Amino acid sequence: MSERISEAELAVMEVLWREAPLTALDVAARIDPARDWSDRTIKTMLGRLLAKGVLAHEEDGRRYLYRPLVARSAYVAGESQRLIDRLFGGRAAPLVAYLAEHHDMSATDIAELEALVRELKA
Amino acid sequence: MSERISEAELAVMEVLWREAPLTALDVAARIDPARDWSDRTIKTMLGRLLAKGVLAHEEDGRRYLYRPLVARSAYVAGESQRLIDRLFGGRAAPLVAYLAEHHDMSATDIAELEALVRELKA
DNA sequence: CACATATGATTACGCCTGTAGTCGGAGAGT
DNA sequence: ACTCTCCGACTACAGGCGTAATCATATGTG
Repeated sequence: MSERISEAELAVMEVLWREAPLTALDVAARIDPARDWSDRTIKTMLGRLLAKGVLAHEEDGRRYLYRPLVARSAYVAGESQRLIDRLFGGRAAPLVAYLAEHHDMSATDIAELEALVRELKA
Repeated sequence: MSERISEAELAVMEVLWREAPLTALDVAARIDPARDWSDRTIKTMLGRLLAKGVLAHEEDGRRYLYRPLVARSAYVAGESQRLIDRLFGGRAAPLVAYLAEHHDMSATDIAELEALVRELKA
C-alpha cells in the first residue's frame, strides 16, 4: 500500500490534508492558481492517488468526496527518511548537523533547538 | 546547468565522488553488486549524466575517464533544500525539530547536537 | 421527452527513468 | 592486410509523470 506520491500529486494531497473531504472541483479551486492546471489534470491526479491507495473516495450523489488515507505526518516521515538514507548514511544526526551548519538559523530557531536538546537529554 | 540526478544515476555519482577519474568499466566495478547492473546500463547512466552536465569526460586513448562536475556537497545541499521547501515551508528549523523528535538520537548524537548549539550561539 | 451540462472513466502523448541491445570504428593478433 | 574484439554512440522499450482531451452517462431544463 501507498506507493510514492509524485511532485504534482503532492499539491493535491496538500489541499486534502488541509481540508477534507472535498469534491474534485473543490480540490481544483484550492490548488495554487500559479500551477495553472486544468480541472482535467486534477481529476487525473485524484484518480492516480486513488489507484495508489493514498486517497479514498465516497459517493456523494453523482460526485465523489475525496479524503486522504495517509497522514501528512506519515508522508513527511517517509520522505525525510528517504533523504537520510540516500545521502546521510541512514542516520538523522548528520543531517541535523548539516542543516544547523548550512542554513542560517535565527536566534529563535537556535533557542528552540537548545530547548529541544535539553529535553532530549532529560 | 545541472539538471536533476535520478535515483539510479546517484549510484554512479557516488562512485565518482569517492574516486575519480575512472573509466566506465572502473565505475561499473565499483557499483554495489546488489544492483546487478549490466555494463551497458552504467554506460547509459554515464551518458545521461554527461548530457545533464554533471559529469565531464576526458579522452584517455580509446576510452574515456569520467569525473564529477558538481560536488557531492552541492548535491546534498540541493536535495536538502528541496525537502525543506516541499514539506517544511522552506525553513530548516522545523525539519531539525522534526528529526530530533522523531528519530532516535543516541547519546553521542545528542552530545554532538549540544556542542553544535553552543557553537551556533557563539 | 430531447438536449445541454456536469462528472467520472478511459485514452493520449511526450519526456524521464530503469534497464538494456545493436551498430560501427579503432586497435590487437596472425 | 584481414579478422576479432573492445568501446563508445545510438536505439529500444516499458512504466511513471505532467498535462490534458474525449467518451459515456446521469441530470436538470424547456
